[in-house]
Amino acid sequence: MSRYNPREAEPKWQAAWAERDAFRAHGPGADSPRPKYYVLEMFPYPSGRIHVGHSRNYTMGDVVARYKRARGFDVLHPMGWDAFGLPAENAARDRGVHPGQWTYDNIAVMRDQLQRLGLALDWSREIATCDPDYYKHQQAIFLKLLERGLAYRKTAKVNWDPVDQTVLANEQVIDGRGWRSGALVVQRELDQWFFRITDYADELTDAIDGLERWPDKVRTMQSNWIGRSRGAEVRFPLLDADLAARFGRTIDVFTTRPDTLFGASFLALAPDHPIVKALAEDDPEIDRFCHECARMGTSEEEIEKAPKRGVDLGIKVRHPFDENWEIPVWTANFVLSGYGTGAIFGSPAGDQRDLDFARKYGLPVTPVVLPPNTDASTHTIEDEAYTGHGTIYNSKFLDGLPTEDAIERAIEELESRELGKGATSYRLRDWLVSRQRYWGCPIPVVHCSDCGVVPVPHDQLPVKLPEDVTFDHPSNPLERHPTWKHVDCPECGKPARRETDTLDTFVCSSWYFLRFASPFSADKPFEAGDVEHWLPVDQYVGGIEHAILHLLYARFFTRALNDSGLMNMAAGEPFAGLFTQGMVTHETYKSAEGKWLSPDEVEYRDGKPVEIATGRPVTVGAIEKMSKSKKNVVDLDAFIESYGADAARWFVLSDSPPERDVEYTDSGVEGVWRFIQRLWTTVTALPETAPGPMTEADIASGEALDIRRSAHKALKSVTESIEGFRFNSAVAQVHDLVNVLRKYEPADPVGIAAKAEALGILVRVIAPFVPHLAEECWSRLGGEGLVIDAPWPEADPALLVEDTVTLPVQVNGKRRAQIDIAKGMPEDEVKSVALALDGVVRATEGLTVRKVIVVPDRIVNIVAG
RNA sequence: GCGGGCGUGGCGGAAUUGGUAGACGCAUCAGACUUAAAAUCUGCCGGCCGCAAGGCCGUGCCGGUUCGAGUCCGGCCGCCCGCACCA
Repeated sequence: MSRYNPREAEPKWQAAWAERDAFRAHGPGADSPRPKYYVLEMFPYPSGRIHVGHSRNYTMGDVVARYKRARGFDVLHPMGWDAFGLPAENAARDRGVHPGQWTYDNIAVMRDQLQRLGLALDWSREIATCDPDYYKHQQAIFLKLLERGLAYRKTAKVNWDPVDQTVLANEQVIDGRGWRSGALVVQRELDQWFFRITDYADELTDAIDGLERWPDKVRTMQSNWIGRSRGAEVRFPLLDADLAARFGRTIDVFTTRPDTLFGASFLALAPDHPIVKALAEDDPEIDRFCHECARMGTSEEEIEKAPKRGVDLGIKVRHPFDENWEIPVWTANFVLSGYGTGAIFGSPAGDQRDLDFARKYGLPVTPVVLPPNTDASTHTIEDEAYTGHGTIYNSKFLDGLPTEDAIERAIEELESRELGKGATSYRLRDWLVSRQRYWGCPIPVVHCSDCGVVPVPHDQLPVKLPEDVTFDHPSNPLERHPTWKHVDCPECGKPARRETDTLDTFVCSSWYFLRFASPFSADKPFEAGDVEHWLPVDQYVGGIEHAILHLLYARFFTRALNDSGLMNMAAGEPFAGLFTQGMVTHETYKSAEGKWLSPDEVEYRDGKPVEIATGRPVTVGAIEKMSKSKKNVVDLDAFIESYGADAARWFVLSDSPPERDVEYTDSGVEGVWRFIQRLWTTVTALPETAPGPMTEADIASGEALDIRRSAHKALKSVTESIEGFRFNSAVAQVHDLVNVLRKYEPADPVGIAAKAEALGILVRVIAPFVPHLAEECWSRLGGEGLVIDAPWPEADPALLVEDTVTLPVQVNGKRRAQIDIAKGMPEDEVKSVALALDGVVRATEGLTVRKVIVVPDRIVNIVAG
C-alpha cells in the first residue's frame, strides 16, 4: 500500500496553483461579480526565520481565505513585511552587515518558507515598509497630517530609553521599562514630533461599541487605555492678588465628583505644576520636596509603597460656592502632572488618598455623601473613605439630591458663576512618533533658521536614507552622518538642517492594510476607489500583544486619512472582525552549563533528557511560547522536510481552541502524521474504478445511507466550526468522519458510490486545512480540475434529519433507560412506552409517578415520589 | 484597587437556545500480526462498590432557581491577562 509523500506532493500542487495564479485578488472593475472578502494576518517583522510558532497565525488566516474562496468570494489575502526596526541596526552593529541587506536577506528566506507552507496568498501585492516605494507614500501622508495640524512638534517631558538611545511612546513603556530593551526609562525634556491622536479620543471610544466582531477583552483594553472620564473643571480663585497676577486668576482642577465640592478641605498640585515650580524658587522646603518627588521611581512597587506626602504652599484659594470659605493649597506626591490639569481638590471623606493625606496633616474631613440606608446622625468617616454613591448632605443647595443629580446641579452652578464647566478628561496622550534611529522612515522636513519647519516638497520625495552609515556608536547614525543632514532650505535656499529623526515603526503598520488594497498606485499612497472597495478588513488575525498599540494607532490613522480627504471609507473602522490567536508553546531546555538548548539539541534516552552533543543531562524548564531567546523553537523548514506543510497546518489547529495556546509535542505531531496517512489510505482503499465523487448516490437505506448521513452531518458541523473560528472542533469532526469511512468496506456498487460521495465531501471540507493532501486525494478520486476550484459542498437537509431518535429516559433527573422511537412520535405514546421500560419500572418501584415531562425528540423525565 | 477572562479525566480539550458530561486527540495499559523491533490494526481507559446485571459519587467550593444545571442566579476560593496614586 502506497504512503502519502508530502515531499513529492506539496511542491507539485504549489506549482499548479502558482501556474494558474489562483490566489490573485480581482477587486473593483473585475468581470466577475463576486463579493469581496479581505482576510489579513498581522504582517511579520523579518527577524530571521519562521518557526512553527509563527505558522499558526498564517494558517488560521489561510483557512479562512481558502474557505471563503470556495464559498465564491473574491478574496484578498496579501502578505508583506514590517521591515523597519531596531533589530536590523543591532545586527549591523554586531555583524557588520547593513540593516537593509540584513532585512532583505531575511525577507527572502521567510518568503520562501511561507510559500512552502502553501498559503493562498496574492504575492503580486507584496510590500516591504523599508522600500522607498512604500515609505515615500508614508512621507506624503506625514506631510498631509502636518498640513492638517494632526502632526506637530513640541517640547515635552518624554520617555527616553538609555539603552536603545531613543524616545518611546507611552504605549511602549511597560512597568517603567522600554518595551524592547527592558531598560528603565528616564524622563527628559525634548523637542519631539507627535500625532494628535487625542483629537479622536471620543470617536475612538464611542466606536468601540460597534466593533462587534472583536474580542471583548481587546475592546475593554482599548477603552481603558483611552480612559475617558466625565466630570467637571472647577476654577478656584486665588486669594492673593500678587499670585493671581503671576499665575492667572484661578487654579483649575479636574474632578469626576463635583457633587462632593462641599467636602473640599485642600487643593493639591503636582510637584512639577508651574505654580509649585515658581514658589520653589523662593522656598527651600518646597524645592527640596519637589526634588525628592522627581527622584522617586515610577515602578508599580515603589508607587504602591510610597506614603502620601506633601508640603503646604502657604497660599489660599476661595471655594467656588462660598465667598467666605478659604482653602489651603498644598503640593503632594500623589498628584500627576500628566493627567487632568495636574491639580486636584481634596475631598477626604470620598477618596482614600485624600483621606490618608488629610489624616496625616490634620486637614478637615467632612462627609458629604450618605450611603444608602444610613442615618446621617450616626454616619462617620474614620480611616476608610466612602467612594460610592448615595444622598448628598452637609452641602447646602445640594442637600438631599442623589449623587448623580448633584453632579449635574453642581456643574450648572459652576457654569452660572463662571467658575467651572462640565469637562471630560482622558488618560490617552498624543502619540510620540519621532525616534532617534537610523532604520526607519525619515521625517520629511527641513529646519531653517529663518523659515522654521519646512516640509520637503512633494517632488523631492522620498527623502531616502543614506547608505553609507556606521553603527560603531549607539547614537543616531543619521545625526552623525557627515553630509546627509546638510541641505538648503526648500523655501529660502539658505543652508538648513534636515530632520534626522525617523518615524516610529508603528506608523508603517498603521496603514499597510490600505496599501495592500492598492499596491500598484505609483503616485499616491493608494487609490481611494481601491480602499473603499476592499476595506474594512473582514477578518484580521494576530496576537493579543497588539491589543492596544497597533490596533489603536491603525484606528486613529484610518480616521485621520479619512478626514484628510485621502479616502472616504464609510465604515471608519479598518478591521471589522478581529481574532487574537494563542501561541504555540514548547518545553524549554538548559544544558549543564546553564545555556538554553534548542529541541533538536536534546533527546530523551531512557526517558531522561540529555544533550545530544555531550550526553550530559538537560534541565527541562517551563513550557513557554516559542521564542528565539529561549531557543525552544522548531524550525519550519525542518518540520516540513520531515512531515510536510499540511502536518504543520493541521497540528497548529488541532486540540486547543485557536484563541488559546497550543503545546508542541513530538507525540502530537506523530498523531497528525498517523492521521494524514490514515486519510490517504482511506481514499486509496476505494477502487479506482469507482464513480467520481460528485456522483449523487441513489441510496435509500442501510449502511450506505448511514455513510451518506455521516458525511453530510460532518459537512454541516465543520462548516459551522469554520464560520465560528472553532478550528479545533472542525479537526475533531473530520477525525470522526474519517473513523467512520475507514471502517466502511462496501462490496456492492451502491455502497461504493456512497463512500465515493462521502470521500468527495471529506476532501473538499479538509481542503482549507491541508490543501496539498486534499488536491492529491481529489486527483485520486477523479475529481474535476483542482479542489481549490471546487465549490464548497452543500449539505442535503434530508440527510441531516434522522427518522429514529434515541431518547434518554430520566427518573427524577437521573438517566435510567433509553428508547429508540420514530421521530415525532406523539407525546402520549412516548409516555406510555417510557413508563413500561424495565429500568423505569425498577426505579419507580414503590413510588407514585406525579408528572412526566416529554421534550419532543430530546428527553423524557419522570417525576416520582 | 479597577477592568476582563478562566476553573471539566493522567494531559489538550468537547458538550453554542438549560436536556444522555467526558466527542476528538495525546499518553498509559492489554491484545493481534512479527523470530524480534518498528509500523499497522483491535480493545480498555473519571472514581468507588459489584462475579455480573447494576448501583452510588462526579464539571473549584457553598447555596439557590428548575421536572432537569458544566451551562442560569447569589456568595466564596484559586489561577491568568490588562490597567493602575487617573482625581
